[in-house]
Amino acid sequence: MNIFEYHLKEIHNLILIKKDFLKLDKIENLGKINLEVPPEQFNFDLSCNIAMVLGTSNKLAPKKLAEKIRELFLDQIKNFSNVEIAGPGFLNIKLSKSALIENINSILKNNENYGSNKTNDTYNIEFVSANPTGPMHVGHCRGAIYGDVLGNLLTFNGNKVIKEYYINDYGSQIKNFVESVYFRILEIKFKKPFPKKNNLYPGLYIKDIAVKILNENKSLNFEDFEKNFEYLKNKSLEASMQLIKKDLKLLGINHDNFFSESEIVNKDLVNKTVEVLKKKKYVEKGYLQPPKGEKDDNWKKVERLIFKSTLFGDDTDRALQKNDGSWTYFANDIAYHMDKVNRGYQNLVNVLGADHTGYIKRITAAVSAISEKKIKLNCKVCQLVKLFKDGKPFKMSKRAGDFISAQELLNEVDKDSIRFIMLNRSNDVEIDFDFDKVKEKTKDNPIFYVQYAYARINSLLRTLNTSFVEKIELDEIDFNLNEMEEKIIRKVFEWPKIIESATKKFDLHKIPFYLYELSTLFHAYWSRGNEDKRYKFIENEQIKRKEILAIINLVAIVIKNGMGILDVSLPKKM
RNA sequence: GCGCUCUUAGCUCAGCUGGAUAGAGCAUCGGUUUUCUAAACCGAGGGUCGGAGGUUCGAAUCCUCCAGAGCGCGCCA
Repeated sequence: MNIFEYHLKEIHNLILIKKDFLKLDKIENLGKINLEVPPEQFNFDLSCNIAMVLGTSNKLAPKKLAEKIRELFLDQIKNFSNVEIAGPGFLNIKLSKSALIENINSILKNNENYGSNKTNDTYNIEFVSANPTGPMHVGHCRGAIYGDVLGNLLTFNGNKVIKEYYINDYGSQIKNFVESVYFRILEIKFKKPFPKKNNLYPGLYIKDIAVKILNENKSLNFEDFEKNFEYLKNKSLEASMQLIKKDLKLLGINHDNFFSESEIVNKDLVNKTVEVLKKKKYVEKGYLQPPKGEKDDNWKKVERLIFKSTLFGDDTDRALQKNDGSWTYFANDIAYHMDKVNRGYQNLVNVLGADHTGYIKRITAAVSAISEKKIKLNCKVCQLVKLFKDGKPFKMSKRAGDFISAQELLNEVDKDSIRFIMLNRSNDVEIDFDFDKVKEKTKDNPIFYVQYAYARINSLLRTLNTSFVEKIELDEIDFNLNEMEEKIIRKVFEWPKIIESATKKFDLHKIPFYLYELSTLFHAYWSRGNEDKRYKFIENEQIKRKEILAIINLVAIVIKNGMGILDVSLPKKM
């Protein structure tokens, strides 16, 4: 429990006991009462809106009520050493020295767990799931890193997390892909020109795969595509999954489970799933309306099995069968999600690219239907990564083959920088990724700033010839913080709140933003010694005050925990 | 036509379960180094929070409408 939670609970209890003293008729909206970090200029530790919340529901002037609550706080809560009323009725609170010391030591003791909000759920996070038709591109990297770090964050909070990759190794795209490999083989072996059909993948990596297959099997007669299809498919898929796994590894991402679409088909899971849904009357035979968007020449009015996703909030019902009666991608995907539900996770999360936004309603509907609304599928969308090269926008397309691959990016920029940059923005907004700019290894990169703060702390510890400190004997009488130290301590105290809010809505960008702010405070604290020698931390290889030792250890703990969640390295020396 | 996301300083973005004088970085201008790491720090200027209504004691934040940008809108995957 952090200081905000702890004291909020204390305040709740106090209000209930002292209801009459405060002349309150109604105690409602307790959930609206918050303990927050006050704006910096106020120089207080905590800020509470209680007088405004209770004032509204009891028709009392917030400021007058605040005055009474202030008395109560000072009288009854021993950790509060000063309380002042500000603005429309906020109560700004200073913590007592003993409370500060106690909290400092509790953080040092918690160490690598500091900030964790203990919950105990199970999560399945599906992410990347790039088609196995070639290497990953820059856009995939964003979702990959987001999913990976989301998993880390949930694990940090004590949950059990499975990171899963769904391999779409079935269907017409795969056929196009294998055909592309086939034509490249013909090109290499028989000098037949690669056809200019727009369903083929023109990327050069296809040639590499073709060469690999040729080298592995020199005797095979490749002249008949249909005859060799299964062999070519297996080899090609294997090759492209190898490419993808290699990219993932270079980005520092490890999935726990790779689940293949063809497994769904082979095990006939779709029929089983559809039978279940039929019994519940969520799947029925019927006709669909023509699509509302662009005209589709292939559209035919044929009776087929339909999932009634409108029952679960979708805009229209969805086809499970194609014209020829075979299953749609969606049908397979429902079966896959059925499997996930059956595996017993309490929470399902899908991380998707922006181009799959339109898919969310139907798959969420499907999970509701499968689980009788017991399991909610949470879909998070990562917006586009817009590439700029030579000052011009750079379009990515797997088919065109002119995308920038993860590999090319990794050749220029290290994995830590890519991870940090991809996360240093809300998933809801596009990222302008200036290829040339990111290539420059300059101080512009915020990751260096955080790493540098950590390196500076380690430099101090080296000078002091000490390592991490687990307990500091701070004497309440001597204990004194200057204004800068108070700011840092408050920032450190805020860490569990950051984790809490980042977890709540999966807002991962809050972590790098926070780490940057904390580093700013630390660099300022450090630099004071440059301006004025009295503020140097060390004298004759001894720390000047115990408070300094406490602060550098606290900052180190938080940076380490934060960067640990991001899985970005922290050099001790730079 | 419909759905999702976005619109905040010159640029890139935080802030959104309603609260205090709307914050950072970059860029611009001006300072700091015989050092515990200057890859750093300090200071200055810079705003009609896309527009219009509404709810409220109080709106960048919630609701409605409008405008602009992006992504989607198969029986592709």
